[in-house]
Amino acid sequence: MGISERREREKVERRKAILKCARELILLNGVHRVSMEDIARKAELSKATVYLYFSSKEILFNEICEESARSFLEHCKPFLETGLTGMAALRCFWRGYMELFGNFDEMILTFKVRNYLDSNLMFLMLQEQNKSHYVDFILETIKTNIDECKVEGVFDPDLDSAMATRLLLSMFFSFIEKAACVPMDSEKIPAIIKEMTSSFQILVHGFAKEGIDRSSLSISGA
Amino acid sequence: MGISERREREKVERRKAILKCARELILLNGVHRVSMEDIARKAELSKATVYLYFSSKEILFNEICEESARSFLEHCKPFLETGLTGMAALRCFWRGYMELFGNFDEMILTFKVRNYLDSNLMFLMLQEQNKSHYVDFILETIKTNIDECKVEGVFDPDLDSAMATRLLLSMFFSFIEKAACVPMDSEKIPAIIKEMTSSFQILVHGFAKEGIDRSSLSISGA
Amino acid sequence: MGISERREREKVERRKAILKCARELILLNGVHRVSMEDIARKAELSKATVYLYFSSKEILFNEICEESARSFLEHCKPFLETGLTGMAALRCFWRGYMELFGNFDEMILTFKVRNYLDSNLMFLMLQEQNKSHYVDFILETIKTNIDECKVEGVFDPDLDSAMATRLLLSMFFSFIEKAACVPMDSEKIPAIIKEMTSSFQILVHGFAKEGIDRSSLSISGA
Amino acid sequence: MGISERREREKVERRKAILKCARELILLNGVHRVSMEDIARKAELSKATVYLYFSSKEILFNEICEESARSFLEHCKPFLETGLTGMAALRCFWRGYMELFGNFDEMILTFKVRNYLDSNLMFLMLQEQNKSHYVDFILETIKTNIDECKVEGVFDPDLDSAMATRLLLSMFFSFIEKAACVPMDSEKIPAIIKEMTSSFQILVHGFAKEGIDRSSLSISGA
DNA sequence: TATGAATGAGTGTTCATTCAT
DNA sequence: AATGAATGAACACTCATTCAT
Repeated sequence: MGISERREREKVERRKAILKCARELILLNGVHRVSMEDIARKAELSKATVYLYFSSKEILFNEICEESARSFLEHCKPFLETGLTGMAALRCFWRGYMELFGNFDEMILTFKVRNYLDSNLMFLMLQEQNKSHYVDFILETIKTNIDECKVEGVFDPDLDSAMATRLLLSMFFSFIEKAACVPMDSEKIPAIIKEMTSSFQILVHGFAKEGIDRSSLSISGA
Repeated sequence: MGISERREREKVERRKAILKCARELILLNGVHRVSMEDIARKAELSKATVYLYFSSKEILFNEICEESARSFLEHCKPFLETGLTGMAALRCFWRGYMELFGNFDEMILTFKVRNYLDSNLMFLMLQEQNKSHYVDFILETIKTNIDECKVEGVFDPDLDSAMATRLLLSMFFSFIEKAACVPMDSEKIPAIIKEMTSSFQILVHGFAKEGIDRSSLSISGA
Repeated sequence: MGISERREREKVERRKAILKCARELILLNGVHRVSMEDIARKAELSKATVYLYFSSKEILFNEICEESARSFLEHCKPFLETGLTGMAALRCFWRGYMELFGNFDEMILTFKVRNYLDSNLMFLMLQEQNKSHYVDFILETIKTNIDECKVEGVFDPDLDSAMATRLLLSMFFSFIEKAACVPMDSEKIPAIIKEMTSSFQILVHGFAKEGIDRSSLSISGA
Repeated sequence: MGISERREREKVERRKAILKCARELILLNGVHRVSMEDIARKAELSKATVYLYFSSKEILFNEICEESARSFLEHCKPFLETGLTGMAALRCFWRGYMELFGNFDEMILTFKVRNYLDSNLMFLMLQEQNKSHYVDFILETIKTNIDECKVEGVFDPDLDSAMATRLLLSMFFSFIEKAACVPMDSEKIPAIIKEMTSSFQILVHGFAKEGIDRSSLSISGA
């Protein structure tokens, strides 16, 4: 009883440990420079043992990806499920994103690893259907908020909300990529966050209906 | 002498031929799927000969990168050096970009190859000093135009022009990456161009001073 | 006692279960494509447990082999131990073989698995002493019948009965190998059986004394 | 000139050397126990070099196979192309086979290696069409001779010549397999040859029309 | 007794790079 | 100057076997 429970726990932990090592290596060296050998060595296991937990490199990497996307979503959800105005929802989403941002890892892993697997990711703004439903969900939620803003007369009624979503996401992604290259504990992070905020604000201004008072478009306000 | 001159010329041309083959292969198959073997075969040379001209794969790829950046700049310069208003200059810059864009090659090579080499590229808007001074020059030119727009009262006087430049560039880059994943002869290219144009227009609206009439901000107008 | 007896019985049965699973997998996938992992999984045991019963793959496979030969013999014995004429005995032997043949399994396992183990099997007609005394017994019985036929004036008195035996067996073996490659449920089996019968008949004709009336050599007659 | 010729010659020889090593290893250890590593080591080359000459294990093995079949055919052709009676042709074919037999290698490699590649070889008597046209050619030639013998009234008019061919071939094959297990320099070879001859003779007797005088069926006579 | 977990030694294959000629 | 030939180190993946519990 106790024994089998402990076994199960250890197994789960070993899995996690392998994933953790893989994640660290990916963040450190880039997806393309991580081999199963490397992962095994870092986890202080034999390659065969790693294969015991993940039956292929693709499966391992995919799991990293999904897990990160899930974790990002988990974090954002609370900010998104309320019945706010579109602009307020966007603000909340932004806040959630910002909070998570101190540690970019989830985003990097989500997007970079998937890109490695599909070598098709970036596209996510072109393709109708994505392989990962988490990514779809993120896109969908943002799009809904943008549409809401149009309805509320805040955003340009001619704005293509799908396109605007993609533009937003590509901006976020771009920052993530940049951040991925900077050591995580860098003192530059506040600068990045500041720049992201400004960029997001600019995009929102760009989305706005002509003549709208910018005070109602602020993303940082309450 | 004539002989040694001809030798020199031939040498230069062979270098170019190798670079050309490498470029084509990269565009065709993606950076990760091009081997020295492939390049040599396409250039109808032996691998060893390729190594005679480029002492490593990294050096070869780096040169492709630099050359593409240079060529992109060459193309854009004429549009930028005139004494136009900031907004007109941006429009011209945009037009130059668009013209080149029908065939993204330079951009793809510039950014994707560098990304492959450094897996560190994206940062280019954060680092003070870039490895490639061409990229620096592009940034500088755009920034100057944005400043001009501020002076002319078209853009928000509080806009951080360096940041705005980086934002623009990252958007461009983002599209390049997307494009790089789509087969080059794709019928999707017009859609990408349309989306890019909209995106650029949104950014310009976002850069604008509050209350400015949007007709003066059009990027596609004369 | 009762307990230890039951334990013993269970142990024997588990052994059998493992062997059964291994046999089925071999027949299904071919000797080379069966791993200890597969066997364990099919037997719903851990690999380690399988090793408890069979200290190596070789030993397990060897046992399959022996067991199949034994079982084949068991089946044939009744047809061979009577006091018939040589030709009648051969006919009976043939009938026994044919009966078993609808399901080649024993033969396939006997010969194919041994072949996998030794890659030395076919030899069985050259070596003085075989590793499996079952095979020896089969050979011996057939040889006795052939000698009988010689004595009865049906077969060529100069016929080397040992050699004739080996020839017969190699023909049988050849068919087994063919059959082993065809999916077991194949509609080709009747064709194989027909061809085997013709072949056996030809051999018997070849064994016959010159001038003997072929009607007395028929293998399919009563 | 001289140089490039020598180079070419060396290359051809290296190819041959690799093939030779592979053949020896196959004959020594059995097809399944030969790895590219082994071959490279035996050839005193790196694995990568072996891949320079043969782009995959399958291609290397296939070449061994084809080459052996070709060589066997080359050897037999002269004996088969004359305008002899069917029985004389069979005798000649037999003689050719016997001559080659002192060194079974060709046959072993032809059949065993193909079997490894297809794991389907043995069937060659069941399938209509073979992958190797050399094997087809061998079968066709023998069948023609058997038909000839039927026409000439020597063989049983009811004999299915295709089946008889398969029977003959499976007998030959059987001996090849046996021989493959005996060390090649064995003093047992004469015994094998004697046994093969007897076996072939028995088959011919079995093929014969009832009542035919056996003196005309001798395979060893002039 | 039974097993989950671990692994060493391979498997075929690829590729940037070197070197003798 | 040019190259054919060679290779070491890597790659993802597999499997018979062992061992602590």
